[in-house]
Amino acid sequence: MDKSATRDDPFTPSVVVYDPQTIERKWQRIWQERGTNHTDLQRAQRPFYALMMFPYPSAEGLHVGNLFAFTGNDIYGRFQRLMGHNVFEPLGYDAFGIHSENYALKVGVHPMDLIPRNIANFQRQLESAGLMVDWRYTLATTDPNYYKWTQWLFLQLFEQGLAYRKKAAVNWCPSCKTVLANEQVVSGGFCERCGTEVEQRLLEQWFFRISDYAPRLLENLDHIDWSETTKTAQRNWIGRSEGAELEFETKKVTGEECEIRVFTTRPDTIFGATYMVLAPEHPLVESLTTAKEKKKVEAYRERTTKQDLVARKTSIDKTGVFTGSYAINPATEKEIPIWISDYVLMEYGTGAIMGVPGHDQRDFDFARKFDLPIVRVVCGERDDANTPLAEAFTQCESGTLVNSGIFDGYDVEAGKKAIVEFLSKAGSAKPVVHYRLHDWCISRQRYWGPPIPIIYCDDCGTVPVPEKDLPVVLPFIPDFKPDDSGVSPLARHEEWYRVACPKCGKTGRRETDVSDNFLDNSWYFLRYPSVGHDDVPFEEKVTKKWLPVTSYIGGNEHAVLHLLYSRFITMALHDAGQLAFEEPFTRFRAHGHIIREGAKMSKTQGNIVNPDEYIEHWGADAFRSYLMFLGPYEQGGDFRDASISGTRRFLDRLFASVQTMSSEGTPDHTVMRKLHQTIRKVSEDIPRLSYNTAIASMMEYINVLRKGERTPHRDEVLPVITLVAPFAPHIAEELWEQTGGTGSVFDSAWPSFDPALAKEDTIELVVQVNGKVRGRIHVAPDITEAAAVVAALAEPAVSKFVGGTPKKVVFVPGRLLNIVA
RNA sequence: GCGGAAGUGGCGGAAUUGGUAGACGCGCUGGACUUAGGAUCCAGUGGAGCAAUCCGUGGGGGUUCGAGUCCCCCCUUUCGCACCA
Repeated sequence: MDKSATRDDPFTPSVVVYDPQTIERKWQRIWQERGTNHTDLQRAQRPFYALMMFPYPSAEGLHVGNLFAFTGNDIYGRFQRLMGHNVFEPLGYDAFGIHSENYALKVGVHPMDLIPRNIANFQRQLESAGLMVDWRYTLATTDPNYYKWTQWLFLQLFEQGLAYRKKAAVNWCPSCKTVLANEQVVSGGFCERCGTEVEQRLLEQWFFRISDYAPRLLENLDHIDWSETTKTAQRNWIGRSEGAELEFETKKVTGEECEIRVFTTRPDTIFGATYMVLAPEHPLVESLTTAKEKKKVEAYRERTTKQDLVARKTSIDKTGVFTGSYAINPATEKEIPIWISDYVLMEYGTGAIMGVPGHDQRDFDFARKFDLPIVRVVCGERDDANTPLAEAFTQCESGTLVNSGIFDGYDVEAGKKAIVEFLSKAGSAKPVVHYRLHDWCISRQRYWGPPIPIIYCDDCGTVPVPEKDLPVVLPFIPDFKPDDSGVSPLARHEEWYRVACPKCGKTGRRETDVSDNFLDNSWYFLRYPSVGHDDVPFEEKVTKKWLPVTSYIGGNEHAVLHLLYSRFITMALHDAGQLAFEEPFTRFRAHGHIIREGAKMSKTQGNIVNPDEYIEHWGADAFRSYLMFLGPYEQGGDFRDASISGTRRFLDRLFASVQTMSSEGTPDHTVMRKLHQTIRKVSEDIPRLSYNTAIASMMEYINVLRKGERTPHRDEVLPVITLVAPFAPHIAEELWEQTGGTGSVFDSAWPSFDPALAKEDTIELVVQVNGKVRGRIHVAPDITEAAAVVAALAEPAVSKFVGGTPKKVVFVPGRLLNIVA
């Protein structure tokens, strides 16, 4: 063996040394020239759509987290290609949104100039990472050719009656004169930019009726192959809860009767309802407030309006005021006071609750604060009807109803049923299923997004922009900053804002809000295969062939919003007859996140990993492999500079093995056995995304291959080139070429696994005495229990712990023998 | 508060169904080659002990021939969501 085959040795130029920089540039060029990463979408026999979540092209450039995500998908895609699939691995850019707008404002560059620059930089970085992306099918959500169809999508939903307008609260910064997203409201209610206290404002906004789809979105989860954590997150988000709607009679100040409807999951506790609470925005509040209480109620409502959304939802102290009116508890027929409080939310349930302080902690706190009666109506095993309550008793399983008239003695579950049935006879109750999921607000009072394609006409009302007039192009406005006028930036652009009504031709006004970023990315996967078909959003034939997405990989931070919205949009398009399927992603896997040296990566901490530097220093292959090696892909891991050398050394050793291998003689039996065990391991690990263990097993093999400075045989080495290819594609191509392979290694076949070759001649059987390991014996894999006991007792280390005849013997064939003495 | 994920050597992490705890890598120790070594190669490396052996997977109980893995209680970290009636 030539020991001078090291990469630092300048004196032996005849020896080929692993030089990733040269090899990687070479193969990236060849891939481009030969179209290696191109997928023939029309002629593909075994389509495999390997989708990854597309990035937001930030000005800072590609984040190592992006690369971690993409590499994991790339390995999966490359593996599937080697398994004979026609893999389509597209990548594009989610380039609209608040971040670009804010960044553009900060540095004074217009987003229309900024975004193309960022995209170019991203593309360069992504290409240097060696991803198998077919760049002919890239897209950017900011391209009018793309958002034309985002607007089309809006019109589809509008026509189906799934889009509507209603008033909804937004965070408003009175100083910046602009709407803030929740994440821009910091430290309990202040504008992140100027520090002014944030207010709440009601605005007319567009919503999608996703809540109509809640049952279906929930049920389908049982039939799709997704990460369990993601499905759980969606189930919780949809938040199905069974309960009842109850009606409480009351009188308005005018003397007119009215009912307050409440939703409750605990109708069994109605005998304990000692007061009612309405959300401050509840429409009945005005007519229920008596003259005496009017001032207080109005002050409270005003205070609530002023509060921003975040502060309102995070304050713990209970506040509220009495309206002066009373309702009748339909069970006890007693009068109970009606209050208003911000702990009751207008958007959940009916915007009103019955206060059952004995059995709901929030109600309990409220009743304590305002001195309202607390009655026990459920008791546990250890107490009775008169046991005082120090806190709300919320346990259901062991509860029995008390102080509940004819329902005393019922258990909680039976009580729920019986009471709803009883009250429904009088028409004041009905069982209902409620979902926490609420409709999707898609209006954004911003500039950097696709305009919502609606025109308001004084005569014709709300008129959708006709499809032929799409896209409604976002105009270039040099100064898109919010100003004192307080209206959306687009409203200040007269010649854009004023437009002829498509119906009557009179001058109307365009909708000046743009749509939510989540709408852009709720359908991009439908677009990729159809890039180039500019007359349709997604072309029928190619869509039929390539969708739904075979495999989708992305971060769990999108577990609910993006993934749920995409499912909803797909369902809505299915219902409109546009798509044959109703679930967009057949398989979804959530990847983890990487931290650095135990800490979260952030600009303020200055511990961001810039992929460029690492790729330059270690090579993309070593960097990719390290990212996949540092922890389980679905859990993330800890990035440590010191550890990259390990994966680089592995590639060095692989490279060196190819340079020194010999084709004389025959391959070693035990090495070949290890090879086939490695093939099996890697083939099993990649589909499970267990990349770290796949790499570990290849390292193990290389160690065996080179143990004791032996010269490896050609047949022992060649299959490893293919095994490593998904992880380190450049070096694999280079070695494939060096060893006489034709074309791309990715058009070859995955090494076949031979179980006969992988089988061990003898196994190590662990011998335990009373569950403690006392020895190991080398035996035939099919040894019988009796023979194993004899062999085991022949070992002094074992027999010294066994006195007489064993009491019991536990034999696990092929693994272990446990003698109970 | 609710929900998810996770606690294993000096460090990152293995252990597919209850069956050899610590694979693989980093680091460290010793050696080889070398003018040199932060290169490369070889060997070793959970702790205690001369050894036999004992102790070890956040803590405490339990089930079992056998528990990192299953059950109960508790602690910690971390990520979502925040009064969801």
